[in-house]
Amino acid sequence: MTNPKIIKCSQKLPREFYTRANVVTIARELLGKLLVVPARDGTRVSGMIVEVEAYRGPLDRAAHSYGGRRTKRTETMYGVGGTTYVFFVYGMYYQFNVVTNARDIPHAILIRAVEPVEGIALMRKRRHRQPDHNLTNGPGKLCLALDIDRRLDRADLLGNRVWLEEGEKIPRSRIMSGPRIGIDYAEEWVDKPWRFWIRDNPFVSKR
DNA sequence: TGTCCGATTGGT
DNA sequence: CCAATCGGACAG
Repeated sequence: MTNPKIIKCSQKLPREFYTRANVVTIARELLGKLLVVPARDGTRVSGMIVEVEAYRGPLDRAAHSYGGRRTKRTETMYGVGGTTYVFFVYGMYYQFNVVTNARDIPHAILIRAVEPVEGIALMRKRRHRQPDHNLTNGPGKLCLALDIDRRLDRADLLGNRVWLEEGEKIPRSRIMSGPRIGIDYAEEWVDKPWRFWIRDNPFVSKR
């Protein structure tokens, strides 16, 4: 389960990684990165990102920020790249997003699945002893396993509550893409291939 | 204030 | 295939 190829004592990804303009490119590059959310006692709990979706702000009908919509909930999407957008859906689940681009340009990347790397025993406890392959293979599930909720909305990814590290290099040949999930309302944007995942990785969400 | 529905999940 | 479950968005 533990991935030996993950580089330990890695540095946080720099602000410049997140503030670039092309959210689709950044989304693809997030595959293989390590998402770290320390537990209350400071223990490292982390997972390698294996599936993401890019949301392209005002132009993208699937995005909460479509048409420049700016409300109490979506306000954090307008923050500077390298911050978080965490929202609540279906009355029971949270969804974790990485905000990209400059302040006031509401681009975001939904983290759909990670592969458990550190703190797996704690993840099992938080997920009520589900089998390991079911711990973090979906956007709502990974928030439960990593203890992500509204407290982590608007967090700075260069701070100490949640951050990303370099992780593992994924060869281009192992990266797959396809339409995003659960956005049937998005009209002509439904077919945009802005979902990316690592081929054959067992922690990619079911479909 | 009232209604509609969701960037999901787990069980039938 | 469908229910769970509740806050956000928007109409009135």
